[in-house]
Amino acid sequence: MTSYDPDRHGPVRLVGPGFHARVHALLRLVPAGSVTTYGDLAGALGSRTIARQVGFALAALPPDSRVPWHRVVDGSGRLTGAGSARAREQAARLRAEGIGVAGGRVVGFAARRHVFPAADPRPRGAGR
DNA sequence: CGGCTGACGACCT
DNA sequence: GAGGTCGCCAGCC
Repeated sequence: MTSYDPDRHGPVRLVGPGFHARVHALLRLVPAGSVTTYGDLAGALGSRTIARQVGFALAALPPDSRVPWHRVVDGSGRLTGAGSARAREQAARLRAEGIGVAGGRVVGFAARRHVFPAADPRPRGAGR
């Protein structure tokens, strides 16, 4: 009880088989010079509560994937895993696209934040 | 077929 | 501002 039974109530679940590929596809829509966040990707997929799941999805990306994973930063505009080789490469790639990175954080993050087309009209209090 | 891996966000104190 | 807790896993070895 108290547990939602998708087998009875329906696909209430936003995540599911293929969720991973969905994240990758969505991320590929982000143009160079722009950045997005795990939360924004999650929100575009239905709910921000799955932000962590989005992170897991990116973690599973193959090294040769053409998904611009480096354009994904956290909600504060900071690169995750600061200090790690991954974060350093991310910073290098962002700079290569003209995006400044200082202190492990994207310079002018808010202005470079990409906006995904709203797939579902959701009552949002005038943007954060 | 079982077990491990792995990149956040919101809220509370 | 900082620290801790809880919250929809799927994919690969």
